[in-house]
Amino acid sequence: MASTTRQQAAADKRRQILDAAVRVFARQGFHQCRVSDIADEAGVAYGLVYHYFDSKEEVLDTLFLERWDVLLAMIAELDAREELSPREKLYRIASFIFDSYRHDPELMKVIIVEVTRAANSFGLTHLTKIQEAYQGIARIVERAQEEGQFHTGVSAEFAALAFYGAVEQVLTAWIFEVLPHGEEDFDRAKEFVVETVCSGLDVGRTD
Amino acid sequence: MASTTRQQAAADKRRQILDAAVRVFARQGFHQCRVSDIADEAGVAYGLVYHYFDSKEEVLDTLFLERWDVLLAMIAELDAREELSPREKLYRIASFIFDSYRHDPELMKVIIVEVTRAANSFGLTHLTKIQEAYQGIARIVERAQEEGQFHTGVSAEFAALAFYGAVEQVLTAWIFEVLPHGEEDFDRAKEFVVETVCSGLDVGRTD
Amino acid sequence: MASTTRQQAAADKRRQILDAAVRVFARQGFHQCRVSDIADEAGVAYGLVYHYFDSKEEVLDTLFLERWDVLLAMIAELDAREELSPREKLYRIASFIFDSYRHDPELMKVIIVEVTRAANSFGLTHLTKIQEAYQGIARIVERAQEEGQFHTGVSAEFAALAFYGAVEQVLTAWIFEVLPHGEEDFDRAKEFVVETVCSGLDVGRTD
Amino acid sequence: MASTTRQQAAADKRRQILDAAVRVFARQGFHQCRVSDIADEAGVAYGLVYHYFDSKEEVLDTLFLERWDVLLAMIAELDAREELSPREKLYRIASFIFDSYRHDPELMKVIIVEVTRAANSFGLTHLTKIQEAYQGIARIVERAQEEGQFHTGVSAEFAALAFYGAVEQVLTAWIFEVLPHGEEDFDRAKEFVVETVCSGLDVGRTD
DNA sequence: TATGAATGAGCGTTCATTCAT
DNA sequence: GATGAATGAACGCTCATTCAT
Repeated sequence: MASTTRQQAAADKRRQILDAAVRVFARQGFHQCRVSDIADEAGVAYGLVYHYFDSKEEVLDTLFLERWDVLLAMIAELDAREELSPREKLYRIASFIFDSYRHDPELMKVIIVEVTRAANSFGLTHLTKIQEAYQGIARIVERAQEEGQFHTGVSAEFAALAFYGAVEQVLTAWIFEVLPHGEEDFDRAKEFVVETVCSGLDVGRTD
Repeated sequence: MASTTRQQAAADKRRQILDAAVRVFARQGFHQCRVSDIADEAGVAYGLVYHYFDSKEEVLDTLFLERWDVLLAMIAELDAREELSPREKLYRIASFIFDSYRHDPELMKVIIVEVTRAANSFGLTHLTKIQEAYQGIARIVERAQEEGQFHTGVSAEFAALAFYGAVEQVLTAWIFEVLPHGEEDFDRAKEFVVETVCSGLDVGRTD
Repeated sequence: MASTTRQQAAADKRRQILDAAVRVFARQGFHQCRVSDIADEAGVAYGLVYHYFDSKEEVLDTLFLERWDVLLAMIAELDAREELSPREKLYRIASFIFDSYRHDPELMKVIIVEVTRAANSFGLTHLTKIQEAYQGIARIVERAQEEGQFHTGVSAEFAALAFYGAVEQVLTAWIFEVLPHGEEDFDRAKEFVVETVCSGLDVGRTD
Repeated sequence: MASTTRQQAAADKRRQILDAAVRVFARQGFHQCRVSDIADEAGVAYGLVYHYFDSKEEVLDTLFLERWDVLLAMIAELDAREELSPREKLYRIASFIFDSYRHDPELMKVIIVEVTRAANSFGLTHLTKIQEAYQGIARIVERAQEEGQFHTGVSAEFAALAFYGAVEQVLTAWIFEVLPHGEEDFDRAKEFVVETVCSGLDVGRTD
């Protein structure tokens, strides 16, 4: 029992550090902050960060993987849901990502800015994980093509990149306040991205 | 005449340094390389880099702006071409960007990786310039909506982000060799991105 | 207790660095030495200097202020001692300064050479502190004039400068070994400077 | 004739550079300015500074020696003037120095700040020259002692240091605007310094 | 578990000086 | 004489990481 409590306390400290890291990374950027900034924000001595993590990088890796794995699981699960239309599936992926930002904008900012867009550093480290998302989306598109719901004029792989690229670009625009992001904008964005990718901008089909 | 030659020689050295910087930035990344790496690659003395540029950052800024301004001019010019369909305009923008990569993949890698995707550093520095591209594209979409060629179910601003995001995501995939990029892939990509954004993935309209 | 020991050890290291800096600054001069010279002399790692001080400049500032504040306190205290003649007060100031040199010639060399005479760098930084000394001396002269012990043919402000200038010039001469500085010279210098400033060089009065 | 003119033009350029250097050294300090600052101020290409001078240091050396040699000659000449009282001789030395400042405050600032007070750099380089001034003054005092005009309670060498120290301290105070320096202050200072050193501050003798 | 003192490699930048023209 | 491009050595400071307590 005492042991359990102690383990719990340790887990709490670890969580405390991770949460502080999100705030610091979001505010200053990974490279612009020092390990001591994270420790200060968490209210712990900075040697403790090294007790729970091997390095500053591992802190970011942890934050990224915790969240990204949820996304991957969600995409995989969607892929299996035969009753949903492909449009609905893409809508749910966009929803998941945009809602993640709505609920924890700092964490998503860190993931996007410091990992998925950081092509020369963490983007490279986590390339495989990031690709898994593209591949999951591509599988959904591919299946839709096989079932005749999406045409085959565009390769599934490519379509996945376009879809994900559109989503990430919108997130980036929010992060840097280039695009307004009030409550209603989140839901509008979901519609827009799916509308664009599924129906296109041309007149005719969607009216 | 002697003066002209001297000036020419100086301009050449400056160009030599810029070209070397492209190679070094592409190979090692901006933050991972030292100024001496650039000087070595250019075959000039360390200090000469500082004779022509105020800082390492200014070297990157110069590379980015040289190329980005061509893109902006090109978008502005397209916007005015009334005889072109919006689809054709978007096609030409994608062409310009993809061909830029085809002709100078190292430079485009630097611009994408170190500037437009580097949200926390140079992406922020050049935010305004980058936005100008989005705005130029948005103007094209807006005009197409006004003229009834694009439907108004998606805001022009948003459509521009989606289009640019798709393009950049494809470039990033090439840069990191996540997507094959033989000669034929470049032209296919142009078609795909325009097809996706203009006609959508749904069956029906485009067949 | 353990904590006290740790704090003590830290304070010792800080002192070690300050003491080493005195030797290095005295030997090589502030600008001619590198931070690594200080660290080497102190037998600590390079970075530790920056753990205790923000910059190389702060090391010198600390050395200067530590000692100069003692001088200022001493002058202020003398000013209040009504039973002492002004000549005695000036004698004690000269004594204090010359004895400081006798007991720690390296520290005084650093203070004089790198701060009070370094008119373009640290002398400017610490101008106010240095002036406080002049003003303290001037107050002593002024009081002596008010009480009829010093004549008013010379302004107190000016007299203070002349007195301090004479003292500093003698110190400088010692520092550069332009003037002999055996044990007996220190006491002789005290007499001389006070004799010169109080009685003057003219024959008549002092015989 | 043409040759003379050409030599003259060259001499003018050299002078132009020296005069510019005075302004730049006075404004920014020797170490805080670049050779190109001097060239810019003189309106010449900065390679030209190296045509006329071997180094940046030589420029300062030249400025110092040009003026200091006049001072030394003047002191030597005074020493021989048997008809003048020692007080009058000291007065003339103080006059010469203070008037030098009155007529060319920038040059004197450079000489005092960058050379005579710069104990660790140029003060050391020119130590012998600077000492010659002390020795010249000391010779005047010594002669006055031998002739019974000054008492022997203070060594001549020491008296010279005290006198020169007082003069330099007053100059320094003017340079850094610690002491007012209107036109009337220059003449008052001459009186004060001689009064202090010759008659002393004590009441009695001078009234 | 928790602390923070201690370590030291790494790099951008400055600028006096040289030299080809 | 005059120019300014070219050279390259030198150094203060940062900060991730280690480790004794």
